Amino acid sequence: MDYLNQLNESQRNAVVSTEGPVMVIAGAGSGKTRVLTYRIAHLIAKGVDPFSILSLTFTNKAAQEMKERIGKIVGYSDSRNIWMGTFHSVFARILRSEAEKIGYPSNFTIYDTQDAKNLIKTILKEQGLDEKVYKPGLVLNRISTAKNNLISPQAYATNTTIQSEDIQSAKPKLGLVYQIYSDRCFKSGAMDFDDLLYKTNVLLRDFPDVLYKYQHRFKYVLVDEYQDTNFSQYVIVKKLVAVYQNVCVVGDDAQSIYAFRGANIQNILNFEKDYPEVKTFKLEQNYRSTKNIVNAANSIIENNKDQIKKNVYTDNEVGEKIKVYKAATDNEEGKMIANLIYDTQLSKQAKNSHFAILYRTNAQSRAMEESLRRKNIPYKIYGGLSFYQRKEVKDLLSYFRMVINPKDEEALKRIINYPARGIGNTTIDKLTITANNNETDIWNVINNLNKFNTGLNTGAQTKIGEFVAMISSFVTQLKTKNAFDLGNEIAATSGLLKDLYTDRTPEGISRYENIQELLNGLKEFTETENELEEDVTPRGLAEFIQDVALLTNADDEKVEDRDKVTLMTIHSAKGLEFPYVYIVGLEENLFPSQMALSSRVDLEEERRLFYVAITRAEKEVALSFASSRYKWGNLIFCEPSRFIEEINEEHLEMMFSVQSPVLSRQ
DNA sequence: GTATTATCTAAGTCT
DNA sequence: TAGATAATAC
Repeated sequence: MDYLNQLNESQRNAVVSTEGPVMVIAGAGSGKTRVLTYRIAHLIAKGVDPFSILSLTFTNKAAQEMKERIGKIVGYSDSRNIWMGTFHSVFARILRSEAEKIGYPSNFTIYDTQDAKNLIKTILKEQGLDEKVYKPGLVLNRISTAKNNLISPQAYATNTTIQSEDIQSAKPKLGLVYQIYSDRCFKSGAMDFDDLLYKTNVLLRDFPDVLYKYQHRFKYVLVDEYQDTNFSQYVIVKKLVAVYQNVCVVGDDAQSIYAFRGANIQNILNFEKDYPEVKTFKLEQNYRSTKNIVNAANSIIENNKDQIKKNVYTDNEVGEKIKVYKAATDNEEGKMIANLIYDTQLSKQAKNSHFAILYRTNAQSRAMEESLRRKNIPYKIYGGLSFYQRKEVKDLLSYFRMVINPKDEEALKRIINYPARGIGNTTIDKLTITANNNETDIWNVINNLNKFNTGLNTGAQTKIGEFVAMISSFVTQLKTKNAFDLGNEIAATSGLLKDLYTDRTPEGISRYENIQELLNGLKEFTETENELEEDVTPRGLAEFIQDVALLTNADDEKVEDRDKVTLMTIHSAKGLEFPYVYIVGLEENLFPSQMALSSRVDLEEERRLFYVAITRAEKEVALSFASSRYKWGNLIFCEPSRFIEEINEEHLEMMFSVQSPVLSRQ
């Protein structure tokens, strides 16, 4: 057990206290991942069955890396059997195997945000509600919040507080929309992201045998980034560990940055109340960053009222001060950062992968991207429009989805007339109305056209018949063909490939290439063996599509991306570290975001976000702001962020001479 | 029913 | 600025 010698005392205590509830409060860079990794390895070394360990991580990539490291210690045959992944992916897997109990097919579709918004738009139209009042994004947020707090549509409609809020905001029909939205998802055999947690709760609540099974299966449960769990996740964990109480949560209240998505810091603050027997360990020594960085970060977080007091310190060298740069415009800022990276690479002999540019919003990436490209510095961008969200990719994926689950209404609507086959909006509207009137799904209607009174002419009926025949033939091939072969077949037979090929504009060519890339991905997927079981059947399309919706920003890294400068939002950077970090766009109304200025709670979350950004750095941090920036095509003027002032000035070095009204106060 | 053009409006963060 | 939707012509 010589791995125990690689830990400091509090880390070691957190690792070897395997029984009963444990909470680890881990400051930034204090070796949290190391503790989790060794704790699991230690459990296995002690003889715990890997199948009885459940470890919930923040990204699937983190899970992958952790498995790898555990494998190195205890062997891969054991490490591969640990249940490990994000809340969403682990419980999606469990839901698939228990789906019939709650009336869902095991091949249910996972709706992404776009699908969900489209469905909401459809419902708003049907109900004659104004999209300008009921903004789809806001409606979805409202539904999401309800689900994350385990409020059913029925409870929503009868809850007086919620009802008066909705009447106050002139949206009294929100409850109805929520109800219809849930029904429609159910009829389509679809769950959205929040459903994966919500339906897990329903399953564990209504089926004691299922609860019993998983309570006894998962004898040891570990939760990373516990400060970012919401109520729905909290209840799942609480139920699962109720029997053995071997629960270990790791987190840092100072790094809680997901309140907007329902995360509740109280989960960490109340842990000691929920589990009176809890053993709490604090990891306060930072191994990642220089003294300047650690102390600067501490001086920021001191401005927050809500926090667990801790003393994060480091024995590392003092290091360089944090440099602050000013640029005239957002584009100038990009150029300046690219130049700084270029110079630092030369002077410090640093690799591209040692650099990260972090920003508050995805829209800021463009100026950075452009200047890096001009200087021939290789970079990779996380987030923004992911590969799988591009129109052409989503179109082909929608074919896949529909072949696996023909009831998937959003997929059907995307592809029934793409490529154009003469089934227009009027026809689709008639089909939707028929489906609604008969309380069924559109697939059932078009698959049994003669049984329903759709009012369609024979021409439209013939075209629909051809579409149904095509999808049905794909469905038949699902059992015999592997993912790659069937994927190719669908791309060709549907006419999608041909449609894209005829478009010879640069955008058209790029769309065609994206489809090729997706098919290549399918090929690779098909050729990779099944990781878990001794299953030797070829991997099919269903398996492929299951994972796609749940890939996080950090998950789809390619091998050729290894040595590149990283561009990402601060949110995505959570849990990562880089020697040189550039935090850009430090301006009022951008960071902190304009929307966070009105309440202390929101502002404190922005501040924690800034804390997270700075603590990503090992050696050097640079901050920058621009005096003007384009927003919606207009030039707006900007003031430096208040966060710059909040850093203790002994850790700062201003790299510009012009007196700015805000900074001169220092 | 389809293709092209004009107009609008949205960029806050993620699963 | 750019993607999404509405309006228009075919």
